[in-house]
Amino acid sequence: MRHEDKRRFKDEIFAQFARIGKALSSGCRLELLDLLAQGERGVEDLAIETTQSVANISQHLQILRQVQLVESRRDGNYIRYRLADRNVLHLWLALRDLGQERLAEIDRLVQTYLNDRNALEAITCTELRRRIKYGGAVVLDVRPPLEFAAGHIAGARSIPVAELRTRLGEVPKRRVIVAYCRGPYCVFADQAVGILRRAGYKAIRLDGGFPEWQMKGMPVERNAVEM
Amino acid sequence: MRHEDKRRFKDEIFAQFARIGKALSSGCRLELLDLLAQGERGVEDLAIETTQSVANISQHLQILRQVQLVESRRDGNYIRYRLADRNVLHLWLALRDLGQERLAEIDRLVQTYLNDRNALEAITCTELRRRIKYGGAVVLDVRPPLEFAAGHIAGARSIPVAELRTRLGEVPKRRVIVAYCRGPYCVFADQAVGILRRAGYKAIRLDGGFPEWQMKGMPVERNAVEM
DNA sequence: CAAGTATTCAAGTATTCGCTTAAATAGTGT
DNA sequence: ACACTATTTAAGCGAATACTTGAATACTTG
Repeated sequence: MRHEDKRRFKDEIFAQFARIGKALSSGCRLELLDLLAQGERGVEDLAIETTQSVANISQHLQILRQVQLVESRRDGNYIRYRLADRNVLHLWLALRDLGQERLAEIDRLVQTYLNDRNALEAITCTELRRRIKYGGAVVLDVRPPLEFAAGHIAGARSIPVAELRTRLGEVPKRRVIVAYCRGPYCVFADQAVGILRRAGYKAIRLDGGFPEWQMKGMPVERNAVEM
Repeated sequence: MRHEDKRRFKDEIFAQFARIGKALSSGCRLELLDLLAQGERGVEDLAIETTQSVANISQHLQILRQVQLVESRRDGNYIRYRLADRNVLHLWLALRDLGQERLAEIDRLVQTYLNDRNALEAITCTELRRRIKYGGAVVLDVRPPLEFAAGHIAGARSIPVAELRTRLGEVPKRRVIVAYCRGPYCVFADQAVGILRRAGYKAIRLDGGFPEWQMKGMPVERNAVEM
């Protein structure tokens, strides 16, 4: 191969990889990936969740689809998007973890907004699995019902955090409650632990959320609903 | 936390993660990461290798440094850059592997430029380690000497591909030679295998290069030179 | 087939990015 | 302290990006 060809090859191949980087270069698109890591979702739904216009979200989804990070399928009148591949989640988690590890700004934001985060120690995935196996921990999924339906920790029960206060009767007293949600930057589990503790429960949050659990190959269940 | 605060928190935190995505959104910067995955290098050196102006490379390095993907240190008159963290390599490999797996364009480029790639089957890292242990494979590092010095597969010997033809005498006949280079998109090992085979050796390339080997936790050596 | 609706596309604008050239820095080594 | 040199920064320009608005598609479902 001539020198010139070699240069062109490198330029072209790194440009291709850079397409994926470009897809990851917008906060909005990363938020979409983070949401899709919970499971399949429709466009309008994503638009509402991210407080963006539908057209804008649609365009971002096209960009993600162009580089095969997401796929879509039609479901009645809706188009549902999902992550294209297990490795997409892997890539997003790798990026996120690196950011958490090395960007001081992220730590600062967590300190500022999630100020009670330090107080609530968390339990790891491995430890939770051990407890499920031996100790019979009560696992509480506090995400919205659709996300629970799309996939959840095996054996978890679903009480969305918005309904937790009124459904406290369903939560067994005297056992340790482990609450989890979308991931480390989601506040649902924090809120749930707060509510439970104030009501006299022993509650703790899972370190990470459903995507992290799934990524570690831990047991997962899905509602038998035909999706 | 109020709804409005929650939204601001999400916007800000995803914007932070997007900074890393932005850093990965240029082919030139990815090439720099790929080069730095081989070991520490100076600015002018990187500029020559990528056929870019020094000023441009310097600016790209600043961008990578702003998000803590690379670090630098002074060494005499030169400033040497390196990957900031093992996880940076992890992130880059995750991105690269996803691209290789899902972007048809990348496969097409490999077919076009590296047309003999299919013919040369490759040996995996695990298999190579097994052979080193039991079979006594000859491992040949065909990268430039500085990269070899910065780190190489334990037990490998260095013959840069540019010198291979004139230094064939140093290569033992009758044993299988495993050549490796920078990684799957580097042609050095392909060229080396070609040269060796035409000279009557049994030669095969390693699947992946030094960074992949290192990432898998396989044994690595470094020249004792004070860097 | 017709009406309805979720989604996508197109055009427009303000902002950001990438590379160039030229000048400024900062640190070394004598 | 001086001269030297590798590197960084600044300014400038053309290309690309992000979001908006409004119109077009494409599918479903009655």
